[in-house]
Amino acid sequence: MQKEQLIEWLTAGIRSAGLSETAVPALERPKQAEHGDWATNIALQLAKPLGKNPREVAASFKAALEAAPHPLVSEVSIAGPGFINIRLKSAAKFSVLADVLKAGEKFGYSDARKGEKVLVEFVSANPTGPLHTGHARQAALGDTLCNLLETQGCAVHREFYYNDAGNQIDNLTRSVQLRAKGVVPDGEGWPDDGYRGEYIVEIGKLFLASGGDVNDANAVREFAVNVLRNEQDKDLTAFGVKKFDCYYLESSLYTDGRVDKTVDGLKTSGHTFEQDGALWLKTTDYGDDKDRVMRKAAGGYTYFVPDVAYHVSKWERGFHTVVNIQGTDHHGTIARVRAGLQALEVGIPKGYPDYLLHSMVRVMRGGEEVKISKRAGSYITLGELIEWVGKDAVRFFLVSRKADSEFTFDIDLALSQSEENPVFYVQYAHARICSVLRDGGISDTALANADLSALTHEKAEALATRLADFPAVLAAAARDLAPHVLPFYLREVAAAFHSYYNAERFLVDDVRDRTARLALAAATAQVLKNGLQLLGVSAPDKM
RNA sequence: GCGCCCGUAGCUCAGCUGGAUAGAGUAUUGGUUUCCGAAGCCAAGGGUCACUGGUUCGACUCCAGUCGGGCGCGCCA
Repeated sequence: MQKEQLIEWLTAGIRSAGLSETAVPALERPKQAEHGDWATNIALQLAKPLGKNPREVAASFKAALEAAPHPLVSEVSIAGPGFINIRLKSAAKFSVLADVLKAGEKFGYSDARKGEKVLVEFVSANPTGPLHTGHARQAALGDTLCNLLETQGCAVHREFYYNDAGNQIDNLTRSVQLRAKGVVPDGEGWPDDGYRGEYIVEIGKLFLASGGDVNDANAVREFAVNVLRNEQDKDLTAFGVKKFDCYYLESSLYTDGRVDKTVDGLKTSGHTFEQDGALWLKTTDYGDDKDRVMRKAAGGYTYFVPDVAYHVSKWERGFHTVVNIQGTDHHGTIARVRAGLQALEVGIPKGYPDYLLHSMVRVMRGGEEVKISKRAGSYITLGELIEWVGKDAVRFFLVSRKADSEFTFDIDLALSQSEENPVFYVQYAHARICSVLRDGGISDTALANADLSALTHEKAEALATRLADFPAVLAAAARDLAPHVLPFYLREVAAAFHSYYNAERFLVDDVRDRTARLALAAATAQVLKNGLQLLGVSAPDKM
């Protein structure tokens, strides 16, 4: 890639100028386009250890660079306190178009992390109710993150963990039984933490219609879990989330002996102790703020034991990069799980696993917060969100915020002002290009052979420069677990395109000009499409 | 009380391992089409980056404290 080439060249310049034997310059896009195509602040950073004025360092660096000119570079200049600005030759900026057209839907992909096994766990909703907006955010983030990791060559495994062993399922069963018998919430025998949503009634009706016996708790449980699992899957499919590779059941950790094995391992490593009739793990040895109970005095393990056992399973299945996507309300468990894994002393690294935490989603409508969903009882569901504003807008919106920042989803904004909606803006750019290409009636081979030197407009240069950033954007988003950069990037590409569109016409008489411009358009459409696909958002040909 | 996260334009949010004049969208105002999609483009106004101190040649960014908000702090999951 061009950027790496330039960094090599700059590094050589640093060496030959005798400024440093080890420093590697960081190359970034200047905020102001007038400053050039690339900039580095390496002279500022080297000035201090050298005890020299930054501008002086920059001057000798510049001289070294000019002594061995780079074929892509047209100009090197010093600016401000000692920045080195680099300007590329025009041809260097447009060469990316040929790359895009050649690579097609694989443009932006890399094999930098080829073969790296990565497990991403997300959604992991218990089968006790419909998916809510928090799950929606998780599904959008998780699916996109998986896609991003795949662009880097990772072998990605999507996993959904669910609790089918705890008392929440018993609670669900009891709630369905009572509702089926006509008991209303808070009626006779209704448990304090019973599930109150309308869906409980629906499940009860379905169960009765199937001819089941309400008093058969096992039958009710199985039926209810099935209905809810199916419904969750349906919502996820409607949301465009790729199929999970594995649904991991908590109960299996008990039946296959992993829980017992984990307890034994922790005892053997000597970090457990008995107190008040319970078995504890000294998680404070590993940075937790208090020790945790493993086995209750009344018998049975706390949820945290299977959690640790589960992560041992991830490790033993060969996933040394693991990302758990969870709500920030679970952040307290991070230290615990990590501590448990450390206490086992089986060589699992300290920071394992990684977490991508997201905060909850507030839904606004008509200027006030929507909290009540009739169907779910308390929270807004994923299904309702999709119904209100459509899959594309929901996915784009939910991913386009930093995961840990609180997010207010304004239904009215996503709906009534759909023309100003960023997702439509990006999709519109794509559709507009498709329209131009249709009118242009040009073949792929003609585009591939376009004489790109016909492109001269500065807005065309700006657009091509943006397109060239795509691979780096994907790599950074995957590395930093930051899917939100992708929607921002796509918006910029769309803006650069619209701006160029208004500056120069595509369908001109001169064949050489027309072909080159259409090649630029086609490459832009390709990048937009590739990016939208990673977000799970459609790229319509017309709208 | 303790821990984690957050506080940037009226509103919703970006700001990469500290760097050049803090950016988008939206809202407001003004332009823009006999010609490829005006769901567009061009421009203007709008900021003590919560506050205070510190480190640094340089701080929205790092550190400490204060204020304000969210979430945790169970022998629930």
